[in-house]
Amino acid sequence: MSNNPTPTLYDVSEKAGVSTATVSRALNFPDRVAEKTRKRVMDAVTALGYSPNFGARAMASRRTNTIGAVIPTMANAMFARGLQAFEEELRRHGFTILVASTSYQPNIEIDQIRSLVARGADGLLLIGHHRDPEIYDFLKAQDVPTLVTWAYDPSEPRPSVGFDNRVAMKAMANEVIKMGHTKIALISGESSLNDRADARIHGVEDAMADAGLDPSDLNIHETTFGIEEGARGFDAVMMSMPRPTAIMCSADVLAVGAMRRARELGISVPEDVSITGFDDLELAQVVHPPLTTVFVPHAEMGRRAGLALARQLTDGTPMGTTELATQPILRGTLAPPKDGTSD
Amino acid sequence: MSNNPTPTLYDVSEKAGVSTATVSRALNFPDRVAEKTRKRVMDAVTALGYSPNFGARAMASRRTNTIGAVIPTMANAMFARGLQAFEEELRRHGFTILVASTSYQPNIEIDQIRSLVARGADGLLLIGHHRDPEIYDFLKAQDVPTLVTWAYDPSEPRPSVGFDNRVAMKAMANEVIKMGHTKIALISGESSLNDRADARIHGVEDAMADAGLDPSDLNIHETTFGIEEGARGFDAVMMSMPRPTAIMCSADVLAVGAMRRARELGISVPEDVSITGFDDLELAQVVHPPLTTVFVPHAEMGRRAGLALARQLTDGTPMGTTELATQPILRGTLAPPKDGTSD
DNA sequence: TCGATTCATGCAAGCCTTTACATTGAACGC
DNA sequence: GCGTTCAATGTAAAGGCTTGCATGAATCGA
Repeated sequence: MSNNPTPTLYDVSEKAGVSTATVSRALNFPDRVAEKTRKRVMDAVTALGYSPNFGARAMASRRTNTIGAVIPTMANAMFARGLQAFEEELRRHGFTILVASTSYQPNIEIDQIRSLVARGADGLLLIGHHRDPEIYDFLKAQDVPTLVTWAYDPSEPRPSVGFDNRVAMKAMANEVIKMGHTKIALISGESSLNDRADARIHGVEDAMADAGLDPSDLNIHETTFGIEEGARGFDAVMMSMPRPTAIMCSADVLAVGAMRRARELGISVPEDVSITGFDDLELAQVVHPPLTTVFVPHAEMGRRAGLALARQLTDGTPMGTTELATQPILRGTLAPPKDGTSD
Repeated sequence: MSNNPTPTLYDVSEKAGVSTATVSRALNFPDRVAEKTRKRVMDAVTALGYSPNFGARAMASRRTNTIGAVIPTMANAMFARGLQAFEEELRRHGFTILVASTSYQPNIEIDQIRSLVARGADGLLLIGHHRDPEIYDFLKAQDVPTLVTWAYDPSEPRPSVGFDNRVAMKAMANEVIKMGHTKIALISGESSLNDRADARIHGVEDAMADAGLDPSDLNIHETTFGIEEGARGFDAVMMSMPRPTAIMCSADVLAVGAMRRARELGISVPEDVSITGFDDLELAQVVHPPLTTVFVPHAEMGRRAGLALARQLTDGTPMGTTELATQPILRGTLAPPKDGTSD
């Protein structure tokens, strides 16, 4: 057995007794090569254990069939379902996806985007619209089709497939208010780093305003997304005055953290305080009582995003902007406020 | 503003009035270039918005500073914490990581590994030892340092950093048995696709044998990892005879699914049936009662794996095999079996 | 002041594929 | 039997970067 440091196209061509061009064609356009030749080539390929050098291929063809997805975090399941559907759809169309995460840091996001582009991503999936305009300029200059998801905002010029975070959260807030709550707290993601979180805050405020409540009474606690953070957020908002009777959370992970903390403190949900979430992860139904939350069609969103990008990259079909519907799911953590607390 | 389709090294070199070699050096070995020149180059780089073509760079240098991680799934948080620590450690050493998932399908794993190697991964992180030996041959032939994690088995020849799944699960089973349980069921991952799941099964059997119970009485239900699957697994094992008094699960996600189902059926945990998990995810503490489970030092494991790989790739320090300790964490879901059920 | 070092830089080959274009040979129509 | 097509294959350039080697300038020691 000879020492065989990474066989190249050339090695294959020699072994098969053809030119490198033919090998390349046999691999990429099997029908543009005679049956017999193809077989000879394939045999050589397997015999040698050849696998094409990605960099070289990318350089020569100016195409990678790779799509980059830049998400804020992999640490919780928030993006998992959507991403998985995205990946599956794209795989079906012959694309591979590269995932990068940013920890919600704008500068890391920039690095990740540049890195993905340098790696030859043919297209990009981004979460939310808001980011340094320079990035969009860069992407346009590099001619990388970019699709925004997890958000829908018709006033934005870029194509997107997502939902209206503000409207979605407003609908949930409407339910909370309808239940009789007036002292509402919100445990939210960092609005400055996260336009979805920001939109959700506005959603709650919208609902309050519509109901004749003063939006400035909304007690907002901003934090990063996580179960532990939800627990700490619970402490923070429960200590503030007036004590809220309903705590809305802009993510399920925050909500279950809050619920955990409530139990630790002997505060019962929803009797003593109502809690709502956002996302409708599986998580929402393993807690008790099951979490009232906003359903988001993650899988559908991922699938459609994948399809749009695939079409754009193969047919050139331009990507449009499509809105997906969300819906408040009433389960066990939302109930009317206790009486006697009314001022 | 001229139309500037992706500036190259050459463009930069012209603008800076130096050769491409100098630009390359200015970028990669800043101290091997005169201060003034470097500044001129850097200015040109930013003016042009240059960013190096990854494929070309990889091809020329035969190095990518990229490490691939192939994990079974991103769908649940099982690998998230470990992976994040891995990524952070490696980033600190100047490496980028590429994550690919396999859905526990051996053939997908092969594809992913090949793809990562073709993409030029300088090193690889794999979960568990067990896979087609051909893969290891391939990796050796391609000269890609590979580290196994999430498992520790001194009988395996490959370097690894992980824990002994069998011993870890045995320790948990010991607690269950010590509590008085004899009718034990196990909701497990697919042992044929997952050597960790297999080892955990053996761990329970070991404990039973040690306690004088017949290991063949262990009621095993194999499924894929997921909350929903845990719920279905609960149904399955509770319907079998004899009805178990303790249900061990080889993952927390399975356990919380089982707990959810128990509540839906009005079966209380741990009064009617005990349930244990494995992993000690945050999830384990948001359910009620909090889940008795096996603590696994995910973050530590990821960090060490990252360090080992980084060392190997920079210094050439060979990667060893290191074992990490796990520990049963007794919380609320394990209690003695109800009396009267004893046959 | 002059040869020997050292430092900064340039030259050009090489990395592995794809692909436009050229070539070959066979099949075909007349 | 001959010119024409067409399918199959080959040739060679291009793609963007790194790096061994060569070169020239500056520095140093005596």
